[in-house]
Amino acid sequence: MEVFFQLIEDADALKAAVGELRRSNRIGFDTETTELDPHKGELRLVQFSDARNNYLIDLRKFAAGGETATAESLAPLRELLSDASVMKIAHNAKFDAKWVRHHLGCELNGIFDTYLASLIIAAGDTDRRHSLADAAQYFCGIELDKSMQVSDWSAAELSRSQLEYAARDAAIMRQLCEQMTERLANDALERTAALEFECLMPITQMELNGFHLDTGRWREKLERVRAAQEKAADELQNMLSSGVAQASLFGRSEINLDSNQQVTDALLGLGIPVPASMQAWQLQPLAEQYPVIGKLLEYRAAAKSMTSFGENILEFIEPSTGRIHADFRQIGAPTGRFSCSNPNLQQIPHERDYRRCFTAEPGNKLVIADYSQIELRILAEFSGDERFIDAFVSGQDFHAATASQVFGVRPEDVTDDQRTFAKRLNFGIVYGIGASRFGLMTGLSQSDAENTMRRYFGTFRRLDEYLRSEGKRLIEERTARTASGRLLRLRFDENLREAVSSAKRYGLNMQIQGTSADILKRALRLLHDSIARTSARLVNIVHDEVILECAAGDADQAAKTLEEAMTAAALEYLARVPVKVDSHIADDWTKEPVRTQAQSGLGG
DNA sequence: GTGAAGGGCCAC
DNA sequence: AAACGTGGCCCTTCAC
Repeated sequence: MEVFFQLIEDADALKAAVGELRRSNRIGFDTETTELDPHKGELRLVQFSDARNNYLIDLRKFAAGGETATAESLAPLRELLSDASVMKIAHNAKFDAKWVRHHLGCELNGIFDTYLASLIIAAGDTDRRHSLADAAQYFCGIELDKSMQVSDWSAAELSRSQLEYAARDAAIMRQLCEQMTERLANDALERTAALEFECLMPITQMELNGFHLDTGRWREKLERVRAAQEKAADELQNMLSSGVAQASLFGRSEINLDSNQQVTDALLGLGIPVPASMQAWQLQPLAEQYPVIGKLLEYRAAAKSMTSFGENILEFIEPSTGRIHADFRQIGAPTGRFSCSNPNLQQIPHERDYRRCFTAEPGNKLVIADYSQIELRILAEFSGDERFIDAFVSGQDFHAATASQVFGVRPEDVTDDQRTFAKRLNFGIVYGIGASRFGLMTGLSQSDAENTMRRYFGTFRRLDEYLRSEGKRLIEERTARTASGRLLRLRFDENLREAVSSAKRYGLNMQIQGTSADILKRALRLLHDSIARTSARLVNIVHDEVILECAAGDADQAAKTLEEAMTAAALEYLARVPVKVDSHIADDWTKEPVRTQAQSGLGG
């Protein structure tokens, strides 16, 4: 296939091309780079495509004229990229937006992302793939050859086939967008798509901002854990081998403590009744009777810390910024939740010793805000249950308020046990908890657990009714939707009872969890706009929590701005239930300032 | 040697 | 009557 293109290598040609492109309301957009990380490589090519032509801008040709001249000659390009009224269609636009922001110094606005659109349209179908080649095949029936993607984009002169490849990728975008727009409309997914597209630049900026890690503090903690792990490992080896002393005449027998198979054999040798599952919550009850079980749990905790939250995290620090730039997947789960990796900043242990390592740089502060009980508020809104809503409207401790209603006592007379039962149920309801699981976590017998749940649903009648009727609808229609309209198609075998109830739990939870994600994404857009000309920078998000870093003097204002954005976003989706956002200003990612350095080890 | 699957555990 | 949802990362085990 012959692909036409125009190579742009000087300021006049660029100006003319941009003038042409501006006559289109939708243009295909792509970039080619010499590396995957914008901190490391060069932005080599920028490609645009309209109905008539494909333009390839070789940025290396613009770099020759000195910085001021380069900036001036590239001005039309920057204006085009940041102009939200010109739609730029790109696949995984976050990638291109990062390079544009970092190397050209402007935002990418007016995005239609065919990668995100593909995910939104797939509606949770995990069989579908979402690369550009997959999308081109699925939506347009076109076979794309991606072999040039990994070619040498740093070559002095790009080859004909490289240029044709680059032009073709941009050219296909408009076609793809047309097909996807129709599909989005057919499934009423336009609002979700707009929400995702508008969230792209905030996430791009957050990845570029990075989160600062105090390596000194991290290493100190690491050494304490290392010592604890070595001690626990040594003691555990001794305890396990004592039961099988005859196995080795030359000291104790070494077993792999990370192998559950070997550990189980050793425990059985000691005459310990080992549960089928070796999970901590199963082993915990045995720890009192068998010290070796307690030691195993101690070892496991230290080993987990060492491997998941040890030296490896330090390797993610980008030398040029001294910060961690994790990867955030905007649609990380079919619910619409984010996922995060390399490293996962959403699973840093809550323990103070870890969180205090994530800091504001000198002269800065962190502003930390989170939604209070956002998922339960969403459930209250969906169900329309007056008493459930009242527990939020009253503004008092939600779990105590629900306990008061469930157990029919005055709020001040709620016992700790009653509050704990209510709290566990409140959280469990969102996941579709059953009586047996509730009993296991509270220590209630099966029948007591059932009675307590009956009491709970007897109190919140509309909530019960909502969960039943909505569950029924989910199974009949096989679709779940969040407040923004995000869609999940449920696939299950209606002949299998467990498959049906599992689909019910999945769908009900998706609507709540996904609406929470909708709200966060909307908040990030509002925030992005309102902090644009301030010192505040987005540095991390954890599902219902947002963390900014800003100049110390701006912290009060940033906290106010952040609270306003988060509140306004939630109010776009919640009509009856009040929203609560808690925020505070700190030097690190902890609630209160650290007074003295903790000297104790792991404890125990 | 490499990769998938499964167990376990961190977060919300 | 009802066996709690979403991720990522590390390790071992096992098949190729």
